[in-house]
Amino acid sequence: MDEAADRTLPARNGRAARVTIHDVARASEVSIATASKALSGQGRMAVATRERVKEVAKALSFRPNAIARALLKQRSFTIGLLTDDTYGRFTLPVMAGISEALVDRGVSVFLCSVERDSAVGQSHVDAMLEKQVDGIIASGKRLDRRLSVDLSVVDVPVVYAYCEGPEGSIGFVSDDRAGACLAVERLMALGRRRIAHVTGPADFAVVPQRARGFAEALARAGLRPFTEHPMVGDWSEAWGFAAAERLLADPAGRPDAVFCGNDQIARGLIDALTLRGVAVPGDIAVVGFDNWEIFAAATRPPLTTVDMNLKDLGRHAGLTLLDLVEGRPVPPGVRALPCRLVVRRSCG
Amino acid sequence: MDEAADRTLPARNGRAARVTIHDVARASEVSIATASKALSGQGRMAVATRERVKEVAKALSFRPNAIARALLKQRSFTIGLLTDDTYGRFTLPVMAGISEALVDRGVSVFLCSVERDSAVGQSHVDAMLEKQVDGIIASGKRLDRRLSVDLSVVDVPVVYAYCEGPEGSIGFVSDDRAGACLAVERLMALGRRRIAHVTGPADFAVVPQRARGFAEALARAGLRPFTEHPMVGDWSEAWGFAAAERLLADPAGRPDAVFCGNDQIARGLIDALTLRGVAVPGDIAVVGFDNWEIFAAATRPPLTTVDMNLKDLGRHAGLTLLDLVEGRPVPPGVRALPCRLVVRRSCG
DNA sequence: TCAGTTTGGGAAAACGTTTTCGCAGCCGGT
DNA sequence: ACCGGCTGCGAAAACGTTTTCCCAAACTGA
Repeated sequence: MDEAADRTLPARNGRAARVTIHDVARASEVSIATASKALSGQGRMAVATRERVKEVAKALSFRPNAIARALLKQRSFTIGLLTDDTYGRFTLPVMAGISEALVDRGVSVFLCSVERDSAVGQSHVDAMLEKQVDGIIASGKRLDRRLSVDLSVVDVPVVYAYCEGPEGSIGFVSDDRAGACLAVERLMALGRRRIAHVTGPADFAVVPQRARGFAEALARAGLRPFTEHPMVGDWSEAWGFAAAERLLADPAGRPDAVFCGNDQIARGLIDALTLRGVAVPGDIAVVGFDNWEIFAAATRPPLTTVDMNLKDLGRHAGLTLLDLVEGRPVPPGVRALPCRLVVRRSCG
Repeated sequence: MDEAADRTLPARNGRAARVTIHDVARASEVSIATASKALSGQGRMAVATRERVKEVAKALSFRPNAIARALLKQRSFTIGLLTDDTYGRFTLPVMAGISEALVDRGVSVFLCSVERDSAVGQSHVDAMLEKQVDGIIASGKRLDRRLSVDLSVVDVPVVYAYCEGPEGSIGFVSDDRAGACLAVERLMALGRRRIAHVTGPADFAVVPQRARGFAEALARAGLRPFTEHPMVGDWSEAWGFAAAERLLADPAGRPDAVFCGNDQIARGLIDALTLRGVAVPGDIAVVGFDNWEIFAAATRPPLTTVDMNLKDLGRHAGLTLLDLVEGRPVPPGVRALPCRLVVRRSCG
């Protein structure tokens, strides 16, 4: 054991040489085969031997080299995460979920942002493949847009999380239609009947989805939307503000609730209502969508809103990729995962 | 060549077997040694041979196995990025900078969020070390806080980016004092003389730093702050709003400019001023800090603010880590990198 | 023709693991 | 005494590279 202990000869330009399983074997006076089996719990051997090896390994603070193992097993326990969401609003929770699901399986995650330039994106993908990632997760900021790189030809499994994938791929998205139902049902349960929908640009896939959930929930209750069509604008506070003024100016009367397409719109809308002396939720209840804390928790009153469970979505994507990597069959198609209503005070 | 071309026998549970340098060598009718040298540009050989090997490699779409190379060279071309900034406000730009600086050097980045629980953080670090990262960058959401994991004992180089490190370590932070000077100098250049400072909690290191820059810039111009001490509150819009009302209520008169400790405060302050009929920037000019686009671009008028150049900070951290990894000497200490004033309309 | 030099290319070791196979030694049963 | 089976452990191959020699063959000059 002392023989190995003083083997801290400098190497690797100044840093201590790594301690390998050879060192452990030598110090335990067994072969490397036995050392390996002792540490991995495989193989037959005297329990005394196994314990001795384990103790020596700990004493030397042996850390197995995952690179060597990866080379042998053809499996790197590493995946790549691609995203075009520089801002991180959507990708970060997804990433957290992936990471959480995979870390205790020993899988690490390479993160790359691909932006719009597909050349640098492709070089990122190449780097990942050279590093022998076991699989790739593609993620984005819009679930109706593809990434700028083509992943259909890579020879490792790919899953798409909050991002459009090619035909026949495996994807996870949030079920925005059902999420919208949740919101509207809540409003109706609180006795609201004249419910308006103020939302974002119609070319975002989520806009018709949320609108459909809104319409369906109302229809099931035998109600009609307050305005015949959802009021579409952009995703800004300014639009929410303007929409509120339009609603208040309507001679046909006021809604008693508004379901907003996202939290920024809700924020602007609430600001406008408050400014006009309309009580929220007293006169008009408001529900948002996204649960973007920085907005939802800062509005007065705090905003009831739909959370897309992005972390959960990430967990599912991670576990599914693992299934694929380990050869378990996964049917193709995109799964819509449920949203969750976060109740705060803006809905009464 | 056909001999190798039909060697696409299935392996790796269903997926095509990887093409290795052996395949390239066989198809080019050279040894693997020659193939390696041909592809890497090393060694002497007939130019015809080199070209032939290269063409065959391209035809087979050969991708060198970075794992094998890493094992041999004792260098994985991989680094770990640790962060406790789940929200990503600070880490994401830093990450983008790191990535940008390192990708064309062939270095990939493992991202891990460590949160507060140091046990899972430690397991992340262990996973990284087992995967033989060449170095680690620690990053956070507050430059006066340490990460929950101890990196002083790991045997790879570590640099700290927007995060406190142990004594004698290498770190990068933004020069908030100088950034504050920039802001105040701008206001003075525009003729403002009665400048107030509304900022966040004093236990954030950035608060005294920004306050010092504020005070110094004024002193250099022979001016005195509008209030004797900076007005401290929390980092919220609500505090900005309240501060505005306090300033307007002051019988001693109004300031003609306010330098805010962050963009949220600025946002609330502008809202309050506008509500009171005070023109921004006509009556009172406002400058923020952070350049958090979602706030800075959404205020009316758009907010002039100090950008911390976090992406640049990330680039520096990445390149410095690379220096360390490759054995180039780097003096210890923390470097304060300059901020940049982003001029929009709120300062006139 | 011969010695010396250059040129083109290959054999083999090395990196740190895991795993298969086999070999001693021992025990129990006949 | 001999055979079969079990136990404990080790030798060696394998993963895909890079790099260090080394060796032929070709060429050079006299």
